[in-house]
Order: sequence, then C-alpha cells, then structure tokens
Amino acid sequence: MATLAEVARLAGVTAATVSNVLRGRGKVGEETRARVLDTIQRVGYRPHLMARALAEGRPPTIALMVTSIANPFYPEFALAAERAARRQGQFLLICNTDEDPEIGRAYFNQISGTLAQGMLVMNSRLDVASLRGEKHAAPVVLCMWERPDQPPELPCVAVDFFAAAVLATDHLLTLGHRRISAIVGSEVTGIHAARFEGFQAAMRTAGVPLSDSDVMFTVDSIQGGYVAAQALLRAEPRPTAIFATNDLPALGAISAATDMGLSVPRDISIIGITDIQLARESRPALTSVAIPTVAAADLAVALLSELVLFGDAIPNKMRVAPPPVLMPRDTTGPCATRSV
Amino acid sequence: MATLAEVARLAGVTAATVSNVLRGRGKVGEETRARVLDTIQRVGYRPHLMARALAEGRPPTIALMVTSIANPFYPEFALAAERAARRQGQFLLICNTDEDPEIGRAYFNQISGTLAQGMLVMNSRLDVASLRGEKHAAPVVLCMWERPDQPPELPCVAVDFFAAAVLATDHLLTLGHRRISAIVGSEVTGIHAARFEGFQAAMRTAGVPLSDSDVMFTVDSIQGGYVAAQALLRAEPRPTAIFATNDLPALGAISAATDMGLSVPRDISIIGITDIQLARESRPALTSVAIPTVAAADLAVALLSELVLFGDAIPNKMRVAPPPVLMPRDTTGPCATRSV
DNA sequence: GTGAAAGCGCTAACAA
DNA sequence: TTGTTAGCGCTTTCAC
Repeated sequence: MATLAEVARLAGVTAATVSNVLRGRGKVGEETRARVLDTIQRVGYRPHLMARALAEGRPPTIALMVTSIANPFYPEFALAAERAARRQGQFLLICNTDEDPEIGRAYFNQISGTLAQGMLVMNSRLDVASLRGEKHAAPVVLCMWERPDQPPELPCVAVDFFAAAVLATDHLLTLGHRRISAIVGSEVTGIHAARFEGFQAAMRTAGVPLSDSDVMFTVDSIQGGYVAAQALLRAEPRPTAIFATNDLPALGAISAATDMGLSVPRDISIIGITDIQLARESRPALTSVAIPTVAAADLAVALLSELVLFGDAIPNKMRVAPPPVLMPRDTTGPCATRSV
Repeated sequence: MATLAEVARLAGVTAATVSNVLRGRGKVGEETRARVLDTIQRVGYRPHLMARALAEGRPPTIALMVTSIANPFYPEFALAAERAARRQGQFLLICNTDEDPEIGRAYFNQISGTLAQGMLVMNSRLDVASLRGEKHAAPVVLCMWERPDQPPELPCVAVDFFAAAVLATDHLLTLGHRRISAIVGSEVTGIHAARFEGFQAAMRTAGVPLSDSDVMFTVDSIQGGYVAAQALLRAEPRPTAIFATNDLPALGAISAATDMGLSVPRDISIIGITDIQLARESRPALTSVAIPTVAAADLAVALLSELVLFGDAIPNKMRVAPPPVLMPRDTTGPCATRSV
C-alpha cells in the first residue's frame, strides 16, 4: 500500500505538503496541490488511519458497550449511533459484555483511550456501578439514563422514562380502564424503576387503587411478559388493561392473552414502552410510548465528542432527549366492562 | 496515561524489556520481570493499541459490514462474530451501509487495512458485485454465501440454504401437505434464490405440481410476509401450508392467517428459515429450519484470520458451515384436508 | 509556499 | 538477560 512518503516522492514534494493537501491545512500552491492530488489518485493512496491516530493522539473510533447487541433494542440504538459517528468521520466499535462485568472492565481497560476515543455505555446498573469512581482514560457517556431529574455522576443522555410511563398509563386511564396491571421488566430497583414509579404516580393521581398483586416483576423478554401476563390474567376480577415497562414483555402479554382466548384489545388492552421496530411490525400492532432512540444516540455521540475535545470542563454533562411520544395502535381500546 | 517508556524508566530498564515482559517474548530475568510487572501495576500502565498496531503493522480490529445492524438477523450474527473476535483478542467494528453501495465503498476504502485487518461482509448481491475484481488492501470474507456448490470469487463461509429449503419443504410434505405456497423474501434472482430453488426441487421430487400463482416474491420483512400471505391465502382452493424463505415473512404470514380467521397450524401450516430468536420466542412459536449462525460466524472470523496471516495463498477459501437443522414448533401440523 | 525535523507509543531485530 | 537502534505512517511546529 502506498504511503504518504511515496506519494510525496512521486509528486516531488515533501510529506508535509502532501499532508497539508490532504487536510486542507496550511498554504499549498495551486499547481502543487493539483500534482499531489493527481499522484494520490494515480497510486491509489489511502491514509493509514492507525498512523494518523497515533500522530493525532486520538483514534477515529468510539465504542458502544452493551450487554448483547442481539437484545432487540440495542441494534436500533447502535444503528443510530453508528450513523451519528459516521457523520463525524468516526467508526463504531461494538462491545458485548455478555452480562459479565469482567468482560466490561476488560473492554474498558483495553480500548478506552487507546483504540476508542470514548465510550458509549448503555445504562445498565452493573456498568454504572463499576464505572463510578473509576479514573477514566477516555470519556464515558451513559446512554438512556432513566431519570433526568437525578443526574448520575457520569456524563449521560437522559430519557424521561417516568414521563413515558405516565403517558402510557394515562392513555389506559383515558380509555376508561381502572383495573390495570403492570409488568415490570426488571427487579424492583432495577433499570425499569423509573417507569414503574411513573405508572404508580399516574395511578395515584387518578385515584385508582393498586395492590401488590397487580404487579409482576419479571425479565425483560417476550417470555417474561408471557408468563407474567398469564399470572396477572388469572386474577379475579380480571384486569382490563396491562401496562408493561417495555415492548418485549408487552408482546409476550399479547400472546398470553390470545392463548387464554382473550381478544386484544376487546377483552384486554396492552401497552408497552420504547416502540421498537417489532412493536410496529407485529400483529396486532402494539400501542407503545416511543422513546427518542435516534435523538438520544445523536446526543450521546455529540456529547462524547465534546468531552473528547474539551475534557471534563464542559458545564452541563447531562443531555436530555426529547420527550417520549404515545403511539396508539391496535392493542389498546376503550374499556368494555366499564359500560356494563 | 502512562507509557511504556515511563514504566521502563521507573523500573530501571529499557522499553524493550518492558515490551518483552508484556508479551512473554524473549528472555527476561525473574527479578526484572517482577519489578516491571510491579511498576506496571503501580502506574496503571495499559498498552496503547494504536501504537502497537502501527508497530506490528496490523490493527487488532476486524470489521463487519452489513446493510443495517438493526435488521433482525444481523445482530445475532454480529454477536457471534464479536465473541469469536474477542476470543482472539480482536475487536469488532460495525459498518452499516444503509443499503447504499457508496457508503459500503467508503467504508472499505477508509478502514480496510488501516483500521481493520480484514472485513466480514454479509452476503448481499450489491456488495459482492462491487467487491469482485477490486484489488483489496485487506482480506474479505463473504458471510452466509448461499451456495456451497458454487464458490464465489472471494473467500467465503457458505451455508447450504438450498438444503435448508428442502428440509423445510419435506417437513411440510411429510405432514401430508400438497397445496403448498411459497413466500420468497427477495426478487427472483435475489439473495433467496437458492432457497426458492430448494423449495422447487423438493416439490418436484415429491411430484407435487407448482404454479406461478403459488409463489409470491416480496421484501424480507414481517410486513412483506403479511401482504404476500394475504394474497396467497385468498387462492381457491386455499393452500394448506406456506413455505417462507425467511422467518420474518413467515411471522407475517402467521399474522395474516390469524387475521383472516384461520388457525395456525390447524387450517394452515407455516414454516420459515433461519430460526432467529424471535421465531423461538413469539407465539405460536415458529417452526423453522435453523441456520448455524454461531458456527458460521466462528468460521468466518477464523478464515479471516488465516487470510490475514497467510495471505491469499491458503488453498481452500470456502468454509462450509454445518448443515441446517429442522426445528419443529407450533406452526406446522398434519394436513387436515387430506383426510377429507 | 514548501521543506526539515521531531515525535506519537510501541515492536523487533541485533548487539552487547 | 538486557540495551540499542530503527522504524511503523502520519502530523505538526518552525525555518527557509
């Protein structure tokens, strides 16, 4: 592969000049520039990104750390992050921690600052806990922080999941539902805590009582939602609506209801949060509260860049993504039993 | 951040020695090694991967080029590829081409050989066409090549999709189905051609006639399958089974059938190919032919490494992944009308 | 405008 | 066993 030096030699100039031409820095004579450009074309020169990174003291890469890129929501975020990175001439490294904090740390130690100029970390309690207090070689941005009102110690992009849950719950309440059960896709104090609190708050505000048996904590998956919904739907009297803290459990709840011979939304309304692609595409299309995934990714990449350029000195280390938006679809409808 | 030189100075040795300690090369005195190790610990030294890459002439990264990481199958492959890469101390770069060949080329030109030591390219006609005949700076491996019997001009990992389709079709035939329609998730000569041929071959072998109206070509998505199935199911007499070249259209077909008041699998059996996570998790669980995703990813990463190390000289540039496996689940059952 | 020179942090012969 | 010496390919002052 042709190098800068070669191009310089062939063009009868010095490496510095070629470099200047390449990046439009410094003054270069029109004729010289043309000759250099021509030579570059001719030999098919391409700058060596690693060498450039070494010289510039900063790699053209940012890393995205997730538990598993195969988890349904992450690819959508990753896609948006990659596009945002690409727009700035950066490349995206994917780091799957496989739920193993050791792997997360290893990734961090290896690439932070040496292969990636910064790290985007998906908001998982594990990661946050292990990152907090660490002295970092390169900036970190927590993505999808769930509480804009409670900034973490690390830079972050916050999405108001509390508001999302309120939006979802109010939608159900507006439709006349009063017996509303909830499926929470994490343990009590887990990552969906803000959403659960939003649900509780909305119910409280509406003056609708809520008992412990109306809530199931489970894993954030279709299966988890399926099982939880089965339990919830066996209650007497049966709930007329189910609020799920995420789309996957909501999707599972639909299956559970259908399998029990219930019609969605006639017998039971179901709503989720996030609005993943699958929510839109599956039948019946899931009513959900859309999280601004793309905007959050953009903000995250931008914030990371700022941190890289200006260091920890920047004033506001939390960016708040646009508010969630209700996406009414086919799984929610007016409460039937109400008119009874 | 501490550098090798600093560590060397503090440990009272030279950089070469520290380097040797770090990589277990050369002979280093026990005492010296201990002192160096200690210093490394003390100052929290971490090797600079970019610098190392420059010196070694090869970056510790491989790139995965896909049209969009958010396409349901890719994340599963990407996860497997990342794990395989990680096992060899490599990092995975994600490149979304967004279906745009220009972006694909740009990625290629920029990072091939300079930021990534090799490229994994998902088998899309576009990419293959544009890569063929190019002089490459770094090795390329085509992933998920669909015809083990027709090796491409580039190194590749092949998965026998023809066999997968035969497996799926035979499953339907064995269940007694004769009126079988097909949903092909690509244009006629597209990426699913081998699967469609497998379907045709199996039908022919079984002596079951097939007319043009029994086949719909559509896009590889739930929606695509939904629409195609609607058309197919309106035929008289109605098919008793649908073969889809991919899981997503198969999932869409289930919804279409259900929406038309048909019961799956009582009224209509549906089978897909790939066995994506969603196929297992959605209800009813989709019968599918599992593609060896993990094995293919492992083979791809291994082949790429070989190409990087030994160049184009290696004898066999095609690796064939293990055969597909039928995964009978809840969407296929015996043909009811047969006993009529 | 263009060139010379000094690195960026690390590896890899080859000496000692 | 350890040190010396060259780079890897590029950027970036600072002279000319």
